[in-house]
Amino acid sequence: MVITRTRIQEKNRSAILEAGLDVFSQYGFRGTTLDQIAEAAGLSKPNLLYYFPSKEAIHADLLETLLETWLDPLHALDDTGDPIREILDYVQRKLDMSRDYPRESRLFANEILQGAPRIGDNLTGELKSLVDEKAQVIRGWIAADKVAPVDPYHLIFSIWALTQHYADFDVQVRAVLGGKDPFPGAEAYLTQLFSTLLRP
Amino acid sequence: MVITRTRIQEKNRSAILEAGLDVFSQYGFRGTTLDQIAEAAGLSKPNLLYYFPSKEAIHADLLETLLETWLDPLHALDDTGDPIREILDYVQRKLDMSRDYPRESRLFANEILQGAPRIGDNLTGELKSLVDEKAQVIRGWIAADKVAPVDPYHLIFSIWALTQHYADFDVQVRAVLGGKDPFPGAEAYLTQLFSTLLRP
DNA sequence: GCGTGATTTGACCAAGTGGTCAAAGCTACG
DNA sequence: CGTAGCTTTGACCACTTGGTCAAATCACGC
Repeated sequence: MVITRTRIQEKNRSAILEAGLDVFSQYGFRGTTLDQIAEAAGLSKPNLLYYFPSKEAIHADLLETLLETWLDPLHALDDTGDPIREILDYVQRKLDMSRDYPRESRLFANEILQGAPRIGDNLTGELKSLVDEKAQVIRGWIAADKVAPVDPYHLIFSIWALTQHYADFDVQVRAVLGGKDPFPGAEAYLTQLFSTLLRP
Repeated sequence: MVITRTRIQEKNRSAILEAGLDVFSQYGFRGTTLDQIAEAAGLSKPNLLYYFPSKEAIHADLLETLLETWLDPLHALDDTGDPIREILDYVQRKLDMSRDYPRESRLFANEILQGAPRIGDNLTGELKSLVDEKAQVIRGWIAADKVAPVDPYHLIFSIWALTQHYADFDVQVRAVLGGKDPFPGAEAYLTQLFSTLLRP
């Protein structure tokens, strides 16, 4: 079943999603109002609801796209590649996402902070099994002496924490650095950190 | 000017702050309602407002106490102590806080995610100068060859990110671990990580 | 046990909320 | 053109929100 859309629909739907991402990522689901989204999208509130049936629906649409984008970099971790290179590349991809898609990172952070009411199933399902799979890959590398022995789950958590921090806590990071762009420094530091940690 | 309070005032004020911490840390400022706080505190809404002049005031009170607690562990970093021991102790204190005060961590995370509208000044003032000071201490240790050469700012960011992650992303971490308590593993992993990173 | 000040609350309010709807305006296509 | 269907909106609604207030209730020292 292919959904056909006119140019106007295409344009307005994406304007709404763009505006929704802006507002939801800052205030969370409950802290966001339809008026805010409408204003940011340059549409009237009833017009918003012509394109999406409810506030929920806008949020759900955003979360769905997000989850895909979010898991992609981990999917790309290749068990046949060079182990340390693979992990460092994964770190790099995640850091790039924090730089290029900070709002998506904050939308996700908001959802998790609130106890993941809308994506809890994805966490215990899709996400868990993907992480389990990649943890096995890393265990294999450790057994083959290609990577220093570390807990693969906490290794993955640490990659998430360290990269997403630069998107989620952006204001704090910039406040401490006096407004300087943190990403060049972050890239160097994280490369150093994971290189020394993982060298067998 | 000492504020005297009756036992009832003491009890109700702390019940309100406790309830506020619960709700604000989950839904953020705008996503939280007075009714929710009142319900959680076991008081009527007008009674809440007998003890605090507004929703803002409850939130502000919480943030103030929080900021103090939050900076304490970094204050305790002692430039006359053993460098690597000092840093590892700091990591441990921050991890303990994530385990013992996860709601405070989430309240802080919510505030930063929203762009720190209420504590921006503390970030560019108090926090920045404290971090600047401790960064200098770390630079001294590096110059004296006591600690491997790393960017001290990103080192501090990484300690924040790695420890707070276990409070802020608790549901995600536990989902991936199948519900297991992450803290024992986290402690071992973080000790290993920072030991190998900082060994000169 | 009593009076006074501290505490509690039901009723209320104006503003804001998510959402509806009928009518108006617009656009593409014959 | 003209019109059928897509798009837009002003007016509206029921409900929730933060906050007020006067009156009722309570606690405690005398």
